[in-house]
Amino acid sequence: MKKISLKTIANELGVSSATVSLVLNGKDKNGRVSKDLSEKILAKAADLNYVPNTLAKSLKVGKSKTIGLIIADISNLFFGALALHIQTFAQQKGYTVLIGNTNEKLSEMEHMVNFLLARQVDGFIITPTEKSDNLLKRLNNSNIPLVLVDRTFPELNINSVLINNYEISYKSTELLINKGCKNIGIVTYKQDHFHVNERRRGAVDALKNAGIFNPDNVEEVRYEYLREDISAAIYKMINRNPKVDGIFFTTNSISINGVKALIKNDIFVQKDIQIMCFDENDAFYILPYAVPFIKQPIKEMARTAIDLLIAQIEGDNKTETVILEAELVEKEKVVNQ
Amino acid sequence: MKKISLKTIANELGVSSATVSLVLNGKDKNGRVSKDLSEKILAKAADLNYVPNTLAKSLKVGKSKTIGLIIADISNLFFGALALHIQTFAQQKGYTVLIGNTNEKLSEMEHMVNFLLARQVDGFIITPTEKSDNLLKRLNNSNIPLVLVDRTFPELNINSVLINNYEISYKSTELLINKGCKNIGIVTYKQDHFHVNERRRGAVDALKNAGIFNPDNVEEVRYEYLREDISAAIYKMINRNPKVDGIFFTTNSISINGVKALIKNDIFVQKDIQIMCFDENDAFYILPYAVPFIKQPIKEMARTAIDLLIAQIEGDNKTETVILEAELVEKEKVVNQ
DNA sequence: GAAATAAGGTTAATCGATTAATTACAAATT
DNA sequence: AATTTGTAATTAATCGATTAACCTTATTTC
Repeated sequence: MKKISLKTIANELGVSSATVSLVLNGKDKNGRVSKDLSEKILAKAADLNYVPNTLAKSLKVGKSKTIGLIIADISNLFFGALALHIQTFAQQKGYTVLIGNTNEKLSEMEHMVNFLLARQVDGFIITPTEKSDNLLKRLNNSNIPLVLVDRTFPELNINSVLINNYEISYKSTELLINKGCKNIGIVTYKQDHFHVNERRRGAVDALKNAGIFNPDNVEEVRYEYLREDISAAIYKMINRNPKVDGIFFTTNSISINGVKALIKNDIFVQKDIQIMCFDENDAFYILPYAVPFIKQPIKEMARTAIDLLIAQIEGDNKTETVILEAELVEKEKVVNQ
Repeated sequence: MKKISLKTIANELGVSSATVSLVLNGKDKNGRVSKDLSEKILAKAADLNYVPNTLAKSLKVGKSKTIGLIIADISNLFFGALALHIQTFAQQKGYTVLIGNTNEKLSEMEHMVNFLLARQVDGFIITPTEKSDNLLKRLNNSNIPLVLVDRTFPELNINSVLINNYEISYKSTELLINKGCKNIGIVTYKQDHFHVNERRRGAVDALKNAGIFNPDNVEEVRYEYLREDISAAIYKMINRNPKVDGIFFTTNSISINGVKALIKNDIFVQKDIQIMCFDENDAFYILPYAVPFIKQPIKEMARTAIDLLIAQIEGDNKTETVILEAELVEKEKVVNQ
């Protein structure tokens, strides 16, 4: 069972493969191919179960209609949802998405970039790792369409889709303050990510403006040792004097692990300690108490990123940074058990 | 800034592109290319930042070193983790993974198959949708390497990686029985999936053997109306007479939505009603009570699927069905609040 | 009736990389 | 001296599809 190519069809019908190509691409109007032959070709293609070779086409036309998506870790709920939506929108516009994971490592990001370049992607959507600014600068200088999502390097002037990290974090921290917390902790990454830093800055500013900021209450954890570091951070916070009575978590992975750690330490969440989490999690809906969280407009982020990227691919060359608004969700306590 | 090809390097050095190709592929031993020239070529390639065109290579050699992964929905935790591990193992073996979502729709699965075939994937890993047996049969007959994961069509004789759905479900249901439940419900899909049916069969058999099976306690929900149907199912179960005192959920999405519905209805989970869930969920770790669940060996499933597939791609042609063992996790109550 | 236009095709180059077959020497072997 | 072997490179066909340019023949137009 050998592969069916344009030539196979052409030969069986005794015509040239050029004609077959024209018909199969719908370019047989304006008297290029007779109605009669068109139909014969279409029928034969269907009959033979012809599947075009996209590789050959891409090679010839110099566009692959493929987008490289580079994210940290596809099994993370945030990135998984982002990837799903990006794929859906891309598909609607006729593009395929190749997904690469970096695991937050620069070397893996570098590898994925080269790998995807070799596969002739027409553009990139990237959630860049720490210290990837040089790599991004190189990419950007080579003029390949590029959009950053979730994170950015402001000094680099690359298209970016972000949320209002500072503002939403400020506002969310205010909520904790308004609930009466006097000694609020922040758990954030040690890593240097613009978006995480903005969240931290927002929280810190809210505390400062309320006159209750205490630098000792900021705990930094490492991505590679998330569980251990968060456990330690929580332990410190609850054994400090005075004990922390509110915590702002700056990312989804920190949030969920933070909550786990609190519970492990027999802390009565939302009673002993008020918390504020980043990103939605199924878990928050089944806890016996309300967990307020910051909900990112993932679908909109995906749509905007795809729109920006495809505009670039199709020739637009202005640089844009789109800031979408995250939402503070304070759902009521679901049950009383 | 035009693209750098083999020819660019060849021209700049005044040699043929064949020589450059040999060197860049490490085929310059056995006196094919002089050490001197080899080094010059390597240096020039690095200097020009040469990135090979994988499309051209694939076209020529007839292999794309690409695997098509077709799953239901990448934002689902189970599939997300599966995809991540499949990608990792594939990459280790030099393969790229193209991911497609079906949203459990046959038409979308059909589309993804053709789409990936057009992109010349060397093989498929698929979690097939309902009623996709004909499509799979066609694929299998066309001799393209193919491995099913999570689900299968036993009558089709296609390589499959599964878990011991029947046994683990039987055993898990026994646990509910041993806990003293006398009136156990099952919430499962209306859809006709072999793996889900096996789970259901396992649970039913356990109940029958204990002499407490009641067909009225089996509720079927639709994938497209999961929330609504589960709400309704739970409502029925808790208002039935006698009220259900234990529930077996057959998939992860059913489990998490089932728990949500229970809590919404003010049911004291693990007190009023014992439950048994499929698949791990962060949520289970932060609930104030122990939720036993069935943990699938996702990483092993991924590894096995990749191994089977690559064996096929490389010429092996025996058909195998690998059954991995799922684990019943009964973690102790984490906290007492 | 000559020139222009339209209809319905085909030819052949091309995208970038691979590789079997070939060439051209130089050195070694008989 | 003739032949074989080894080293170092090139030539040219090929993968499958696209498309500008070209070629026929038939039909209009002036």
